[in-house]
Amino acid sequence: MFTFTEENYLKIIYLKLEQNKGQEVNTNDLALHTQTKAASVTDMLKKLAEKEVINYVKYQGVTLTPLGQKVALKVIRKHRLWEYFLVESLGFGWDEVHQIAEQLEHIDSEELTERLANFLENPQFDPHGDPIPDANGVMPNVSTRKLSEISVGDTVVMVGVLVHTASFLQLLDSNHVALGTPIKVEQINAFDASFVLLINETEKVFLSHEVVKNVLVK
Amino acid sequence: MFTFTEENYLKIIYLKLEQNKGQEVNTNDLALHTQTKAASVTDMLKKLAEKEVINYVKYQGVTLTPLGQKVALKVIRKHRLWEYFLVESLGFGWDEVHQIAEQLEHIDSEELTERLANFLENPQFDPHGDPIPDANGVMPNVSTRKLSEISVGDTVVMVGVLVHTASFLQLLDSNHVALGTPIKVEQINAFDASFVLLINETEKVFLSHEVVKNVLVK
DNA sequence: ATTTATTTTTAGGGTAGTCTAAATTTTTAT
DNA sequence: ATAAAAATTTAGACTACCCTAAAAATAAAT
Repeated sequence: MFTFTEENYLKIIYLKLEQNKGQEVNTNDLALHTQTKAASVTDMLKKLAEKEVINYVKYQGVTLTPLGQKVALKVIRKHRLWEYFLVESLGFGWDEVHQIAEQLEHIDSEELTERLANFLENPQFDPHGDPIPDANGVMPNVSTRKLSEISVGDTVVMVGVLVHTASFLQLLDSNHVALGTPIKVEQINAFDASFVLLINETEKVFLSHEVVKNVLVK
Repeated sequence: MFTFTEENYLKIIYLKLEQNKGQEVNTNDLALHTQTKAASVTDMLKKLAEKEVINYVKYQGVTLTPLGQKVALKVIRKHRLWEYFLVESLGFGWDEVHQIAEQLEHIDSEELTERLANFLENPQFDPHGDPIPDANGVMPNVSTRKLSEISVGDTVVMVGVLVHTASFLQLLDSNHVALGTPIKVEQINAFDASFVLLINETEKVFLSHEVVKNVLVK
């Protein structure tokens, strides 16, 4: 039905739309995320519009049609289930699984996806705290804030990240910040908006604003 | 390094060479197995010869170079490990896994392959009894005979199949012939070379010559 | 030994996805 | 309001893989 490449575009558009709060996604953004050039993106957008999975108005960016969303959510479900498998069953680190899941997400078998989900006991969140849509494309409920928005004195729990690069995840690792870790905001430095935190009720940790604005808490 | 399609050709050539006892594989055979036309095969053979993974003499068929064998064995290792996972971990039937493993065998990550093997406790044989090469491409030792070659009165154990189609595997299922099943040859009918067997020491089963010549025993 | 049949290769062409360079449209800045 | 900058699209071309039809080589049959 959809090629590897088409699925990729739809997934990226979905995630970018989410980040944009529904605002149209532009060509250059897509070129960045697909590791191609803007001209190639335009070609593909025409093809996707033809297949009625995106709403595309020349020069005005794209959104997904309901069908496009459905396809994207299936790919995202597979990606996140496989990441869960790689970390929980095979013992990979959360900073090592992205590349592999990028391949596994395109394996075409509903039966496999559902058996895998069942084997993993239907996880609701992947190893980065990202929600896993169910077989019908419904995302679990989540209401999170950025760590950067928490006030001094408040205690929260780490539940996700907004950046998935290995270097970012490794930085969190080396500061013992993981999913489920309790975090108390001890101090916010006015000068650079950096945070002083108490991790696991015991360990003092310093994180830059660039870091805390990409950590999600509850 | 090698595309999905190139890997497929190398895998098919390897398996066909095995079946041919080293005899060159011909173009038409490959066209059959790759579901393409002979002209397409010729194109690909030129490309593979260029990459020095096959020995190709026009009109004389192909064999694999050592590099080609190495690549083929890696694909076969992945295919068979994934089949084992699908059956043993996810509960698929042995007649349902081929298509899915055809996709999974091309996932590119040595780390994943070795972690998967470890997770599965380094199986030596896949759900069809086919040997799984180790990380160095070494196949486990096997010496099997076809059930069709067993004499009346002898008792053997079912250890593999030469045909992997769903209909063949389902026929074995319905006759309770599975890996490890003890089989006693009770009678061979001279007229059509069909076999009367005692399965699991209790059940009498009739199999045509076409079936018994594709069942491997030890 | 030569004709016939079979197998394989060549020639020319198509689609998916990518590219660079040039043209066009939109946005930003004066 | 218009010029400059930025973003996007078009034009033309490339690679990987596949195709059909025709030509060439090999194998089989008289």
